[in-house]
Amino acid sequence: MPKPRDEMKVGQIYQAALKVVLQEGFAGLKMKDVAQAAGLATGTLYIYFAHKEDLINALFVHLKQAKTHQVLSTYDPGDPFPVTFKKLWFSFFEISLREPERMIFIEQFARSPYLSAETKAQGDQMLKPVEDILAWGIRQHIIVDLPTSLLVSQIMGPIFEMVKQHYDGKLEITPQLMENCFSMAWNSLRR
Amino acid sequence: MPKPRDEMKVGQIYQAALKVVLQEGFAGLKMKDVAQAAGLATGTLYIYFAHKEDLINALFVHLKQAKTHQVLSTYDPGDPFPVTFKKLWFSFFEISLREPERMIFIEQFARSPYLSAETKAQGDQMLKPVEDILAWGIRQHIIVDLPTSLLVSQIMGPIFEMVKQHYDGKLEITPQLMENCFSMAWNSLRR
Amino acid sequence: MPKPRDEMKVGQIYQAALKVVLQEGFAGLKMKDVAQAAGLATGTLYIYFAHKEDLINALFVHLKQAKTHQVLSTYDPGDPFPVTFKKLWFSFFEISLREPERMIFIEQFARSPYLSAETKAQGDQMLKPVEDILAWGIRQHIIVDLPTSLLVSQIMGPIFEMVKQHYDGKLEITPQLMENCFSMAWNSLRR
Amino acid sequence: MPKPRDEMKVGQIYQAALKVVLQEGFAGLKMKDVAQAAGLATGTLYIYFAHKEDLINALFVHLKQAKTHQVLSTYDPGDPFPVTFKKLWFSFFEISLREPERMIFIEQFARSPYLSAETKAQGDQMLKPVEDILAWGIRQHIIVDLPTSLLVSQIMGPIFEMVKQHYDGKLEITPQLMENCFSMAWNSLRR
DNA sequence: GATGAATGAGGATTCATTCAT
DNA sequence: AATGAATGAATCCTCATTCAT
Repeated sequence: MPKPRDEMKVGQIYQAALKVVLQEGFAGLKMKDVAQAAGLATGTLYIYFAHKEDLINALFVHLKQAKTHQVLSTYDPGDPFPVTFKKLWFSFFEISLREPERMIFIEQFARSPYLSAETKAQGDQMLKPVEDILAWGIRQHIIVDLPTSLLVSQIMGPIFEMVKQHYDGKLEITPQLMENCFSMAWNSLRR
Repeated sequence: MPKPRDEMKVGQIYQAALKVVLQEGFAGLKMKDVAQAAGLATGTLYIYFAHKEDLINALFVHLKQAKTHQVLSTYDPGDPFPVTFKKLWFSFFEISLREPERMIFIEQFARSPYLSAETKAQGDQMLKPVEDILAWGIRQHIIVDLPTSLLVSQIMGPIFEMVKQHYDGKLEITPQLMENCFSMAWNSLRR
Repeated sequence: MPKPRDEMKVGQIYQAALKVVLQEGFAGLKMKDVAQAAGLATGTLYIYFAHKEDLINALFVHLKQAKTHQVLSTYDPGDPFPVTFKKLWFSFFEISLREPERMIFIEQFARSPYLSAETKAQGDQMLKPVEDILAWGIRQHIIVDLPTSLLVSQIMGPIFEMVKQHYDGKLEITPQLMENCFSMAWNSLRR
Repeated sequence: MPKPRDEMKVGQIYQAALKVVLQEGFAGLKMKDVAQAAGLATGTLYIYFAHKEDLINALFVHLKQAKTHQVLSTYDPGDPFPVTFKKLWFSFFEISLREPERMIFIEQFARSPYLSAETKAQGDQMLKPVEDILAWGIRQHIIVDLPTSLLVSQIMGPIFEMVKQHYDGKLEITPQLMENCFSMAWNSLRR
């Protein structure tokens, strides 16, 4: 039953589901709670999603898509590579920092048994534009010539960790610190 | 429930639990399965652990401890800082790569609702020696002067991501690649 | 869990629960059996009652209330005290005798660990009208001037014991015997 | 396995079991707790008693016997009936009042599914002397000529109820009150 | 489409009893 | 005899899913 009419209601459900996950944790996600948070009856969820798994997968795709979209919105093809890189790096960091729960959800989810093969593929798909941009930097001999997926790990890994530390209240992130981190990222990739 | 003697049995249970988690996923961890995998009756688990939560937390601590121990076993206080850093970096990478499941379990777990505050504290505690070593590098003006917890993120983040990619079959990791990655790590940190 | 409408179903459950208690004994009350006896699924019970304890407490209140109601239904404020007393005494005896299981359940329950403080209070509350009537008799100098709660004990105690003996098949209760017992009760109380 | 050697240990077990019942309630009687309270291992209980049921039944008989013994110890065949009656009545009341838990245990137990037929018979047996004494009173035309078992109900019923009320803190029992109660009892029985 | 009461399989936990030491 | 770790059947309760209204 993929996407009947009411797109609005689907949005409500996504919002409710995310809220519940953030409150109750991931394992504690109950359909009833989601319905309640969305102001709907339990049965109604099953009109929009065939299963709990379905709902979660859809939510995952939705969130990842939204995030990717936000991050890439700063991308201007006219910019030279280093500018593009810096813009995207900050954009990704800031967005992750602003909604750490969303980031954490996405990460947790990517390793959960709920994640279907199809969803996984869709998720990976979204990195494509980023990898293309990195490939462009490689072609210009600006950054190291290594598999782009590896470079993605290099870039995202530290950001994930920092955001989590920040979320846990163990690290205060100042503009100065962000600049320092960017330097580190850049130093690790530049040729 | 003060843990009785039989450390052997506790070991069996840990092993069984990890096996089950890896097979069935994290949410699908059933006490019965753990017992079965350990060749014990369900009730027996409750002799050694008060709760499922207890068992999982203990497993977490156990695995993290074991890993930390392994990693630090390569540490020789006589080595100069750069040698120490390289040894530990490789050690951590290799060990994570050799048992990616353990690493993934630890990471997943660190964000699960099962994780108790106490366990979390214990887990954080274990990073102390690593942070001390980094502080030493900072004092010698070899690496950048930033909070050590941040440096830990910088180092571990990419490794986590790479190991996961490797585990997912998306990245083949060769000795050459490892050297490249190490260079990136070093370039990002060195002064 | 605010009890939903369907009073009918609640009634079914009460009936089923009492039936099970009488068949299986008190300690042997299993939710599954109750559900089965009520023609419902186990889970359904939990729609109407939060816990087993809840169900039992509610059943207790329900039975005690029903019984009190029945007994007091013979009460006519126009009657002089001795008539009232005799009517109520016989009413209580006969009703207890007619449904000894209910009486036994109530008594057993009143001493069980399941009984919550609140339920206990509710149960005690129901004796109020009876105590009021006894107080009336005291004011008229017809019966002895002792605490009404004590008088209640004097009246109910023997009835409880007799009904239990009857239930155990150790005592046949004839109309003649009842009259004799009433005389004894009256003789013990009258001034 | 009725009564092997160590009579002392059996006593310990009885004491422990009663203690646990009084603390944890009747349904909450766990063999492990009894063993612990007795300073023994779980398995040891099974040397002295075949089953939990066995243990409880034996405890019941033990308590009832002890109580009966205590009550009857005031009995002097040389006394005239009214004196005997009064002595026994007070003796029973006082003893019940002094150890209400024991009394409650006995009462609860008498209606529990644990009670075996044999135990029940034994319990009833113990009332024999009391019934004999009442029969004596009947023969002398001092008290009403009704079945002795009925008279027992008349006598014990109010006492049970009063002790329970006292135990629940709802009734303070003074010597004066006891006298009043005795008068009531006597008035109800005497011819 | 929307509802939410009903379902019942599934899982955590308990505890009487056993048995190797 | 004494021990107490081990057993596993038994039971409470949850929650994804269905379906009559």
